[in-house]
Amino acid sequence: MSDTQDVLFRTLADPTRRALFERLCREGEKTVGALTARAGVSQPVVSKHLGILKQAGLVRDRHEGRQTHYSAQLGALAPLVDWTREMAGFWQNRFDQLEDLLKRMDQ
Amino acid sequence: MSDTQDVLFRTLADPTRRALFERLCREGEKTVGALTARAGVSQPVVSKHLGILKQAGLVRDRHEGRQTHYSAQLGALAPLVDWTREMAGFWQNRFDQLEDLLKRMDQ
DNA sequence: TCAATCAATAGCCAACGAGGTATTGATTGT
DNA sequence: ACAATCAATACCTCGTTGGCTATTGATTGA
Repeated sequence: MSDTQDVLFRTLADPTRRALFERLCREGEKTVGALTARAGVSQPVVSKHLGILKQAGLVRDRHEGRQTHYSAQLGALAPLVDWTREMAGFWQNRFDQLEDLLKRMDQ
Repeated sequence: MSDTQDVLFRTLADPTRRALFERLCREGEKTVGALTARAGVSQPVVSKHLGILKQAGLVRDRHEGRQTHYSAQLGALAPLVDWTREMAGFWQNRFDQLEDLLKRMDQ
């Protein structure tokens, strides 16, 4: 239900956008032009995706003259990690309960 | 680029679908009827979402008479966990490189 | 056997979103 | 001052998809 998770999932669901984020994680700060060169889509589309990534908190931008440098903000992935941990936790609890039940049945 | 991650992100991007998966994680196995009762959408929609979750490997179904029981398959989240770890790893490496660079500059 | 219930499928529609091109704004270099 | 470059915005189009209702198939109970 938490809205931050929703934003993250929706933002990372698009392959082009996720690829951009991955490149920024792998290769560090890059300009829009550099990203566009290998993105497979036009520059305006890249800018749009970067804008969405920025809104989601997944990237930062830094202006230097007429070019804009983008970099990954890895901390923004925390809610996603938390979510998976939470799901795993629920599963674990239910598994423990089952284990307890089986133990009690065993006696 | 790995396609399994793509399927997971796309599947979990929808709030209704993610809510269904969350309920199955929290509360364990449930019938379609039970899920529909609190899903806020119609039964056919729930069935459709469950079908998509099943295709993604996130849930299993078990038929019992005229009702179908669904349960979460938590292992299917592994690629997602791997992906976040990978992204974190890239970031860490680049941070280490920066650290090294700063150390060398310091001498 | 017939009615009722449960889940899945079919068919439809409206909204969203990712892509494109054209343009604007801003900065650099000549 | 002017041309060129870089990134963002505006605007449009088309495909995808999430929602609905109606229906079908299957199973249970009377």
